[in-house]
Amino acid sequence: MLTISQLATYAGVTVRAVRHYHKIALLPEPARDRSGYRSYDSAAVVRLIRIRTLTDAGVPLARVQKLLDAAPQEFEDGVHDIDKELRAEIRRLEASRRRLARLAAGEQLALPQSVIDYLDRLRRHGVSERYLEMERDAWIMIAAQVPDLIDTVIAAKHEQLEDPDAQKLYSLVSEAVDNQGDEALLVEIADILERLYIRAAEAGQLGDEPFDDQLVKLLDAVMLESAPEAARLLAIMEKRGWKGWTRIEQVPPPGQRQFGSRTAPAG
Amino acid sequence: MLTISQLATYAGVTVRAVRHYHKIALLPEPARDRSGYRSYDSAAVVRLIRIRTLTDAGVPLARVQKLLDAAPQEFEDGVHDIDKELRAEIRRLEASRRRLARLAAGEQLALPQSVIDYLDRLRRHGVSERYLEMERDAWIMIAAQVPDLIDTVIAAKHEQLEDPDAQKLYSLVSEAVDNQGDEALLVEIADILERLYIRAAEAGQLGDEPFDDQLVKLLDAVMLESAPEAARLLAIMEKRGWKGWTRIEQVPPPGQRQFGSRTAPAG
DNA sequence: CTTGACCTTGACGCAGCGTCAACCCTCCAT
DNA sequence: ATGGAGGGTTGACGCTGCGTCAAGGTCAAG
Repeated sequence: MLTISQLATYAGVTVRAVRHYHKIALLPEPARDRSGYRSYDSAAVVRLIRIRTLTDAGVPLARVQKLLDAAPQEFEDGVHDIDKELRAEIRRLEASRRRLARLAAGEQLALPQSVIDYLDRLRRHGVSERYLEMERDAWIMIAAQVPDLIDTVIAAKHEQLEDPDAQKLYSLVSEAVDNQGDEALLVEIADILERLYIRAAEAGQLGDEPFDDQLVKLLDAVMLESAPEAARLLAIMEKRGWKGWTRIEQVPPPGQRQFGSRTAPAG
Repeated sequence: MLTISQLATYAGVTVRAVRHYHKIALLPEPARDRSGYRSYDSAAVVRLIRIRTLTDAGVPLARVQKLLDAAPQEFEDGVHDIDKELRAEIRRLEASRRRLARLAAGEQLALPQSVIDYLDRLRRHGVSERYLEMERDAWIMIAAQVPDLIDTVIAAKHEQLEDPDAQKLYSLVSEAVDNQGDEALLVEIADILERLYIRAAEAGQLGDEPFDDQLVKLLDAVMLESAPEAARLLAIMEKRGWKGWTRIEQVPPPGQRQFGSRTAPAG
């Protein structure tokens, strides 16, 4: 006859755990000796070891209960299921290891690969790190809000970058971010923007972006938040008759097609 | 600016988890918009994704806290430690899978291999399953109480089994267990026992077992518990002048060496 | 007879959220 | 303007699987 600590030690669990199993009726309360001590037989050892084997595998006690009290066939099926779950868990942990490695390497876990590639392209075009950080943060927000659209948006961005004027634009914007308050630079940027807009208007593509109102609003807002210069630039452009940012409209010269009119950037 | 559910969804956690992280100051409370809603920026996304990467790896939140607020070098070291722990956990789960397979196969996880081998040997000698179960249960109790002695005890048992009389003994005992209450059988067993004892006494080995008092007591007790016949047999042997069981003493014929005298089996 | 290592029950504590409850905000269609 | 859907807010209790006191009673040994 075993005492509780002999039982627990041999089965490799704590005394506290054994008492817990009694309380939830997972292990039957054994007879007591004359001083009130619990006195265990070999059946208790066998059952407790089975319990431990299952809990070690991460099986919750309620499920252990059902399993141990089930018919042999159900038991075997249940164990088979658990084994499958264990295999899945192992795979999960291995994936977790890979993510950890990326985390330690300082990689951008917050962004999809397409965005990372796009930022790398900007970097190769000579865009400054300061501006890249702003871009990155903006893309994080966009990806978080409209994750399924992100690849479409990025694809459009890549296409824009084919234009040499667009490339010039980015290097100037990057410069503007680094030399804050340089009004002349903003004007230069505005000039390029206008050229691009006019060309788009002539091609009949002005306001032709594929995005819905929500995304347009978002992109504008993110843009305005990320840099103080953005608001100044927008003001300059509006003086020249261009309104909006993600979705451009030409204001004073009449006879142009008009699109949605709620493009005013949200505070 | 993100709402809490946008943040949570994109980072792959629940809204409840995010609020929990705020409560324990793992993720800083962001500013609120005019209606009291939390409004998150990209830094929150980055931090939350880092949190999730670590918690997915099984790191407790308190440790995540320390890690994220540590210097880059400490962070990298910490992540490396976690990776080591992950590898260990994966190995543990693989070991668990192997034990589960044995459990499903109905193997005796409660007994060391040496005992299983010994029981197999008894089975090959023709011992009945009924008796084998009793033996097995007894060995479970013994192994649970004195796990480090079990291999020594088993080795001695194997040696005993070399004697043809001992083999005969086991088959008779097995028979006695199957035909309970057969007094003649018990007498026959007693005869063999006596022959073995006398031979041991002549070789000067009586009472020479290597066990301490506690184990002697245990083995006697287990023996008496496991079968009602045992007590009858002990009585017969005592009438013939033999006392004890695991450790034998010869009582009436004087001039024999005497060993410990506390061999009376405990109730 | 004391000491130390057991045993007993009972109760609270812990992580990491899940899950109400009860209420407020915003937007859209009616 | 109204009502309902689908967000958000705080607060509090629930869950698992025990760890960890607390406040004793018991047993074997010196």
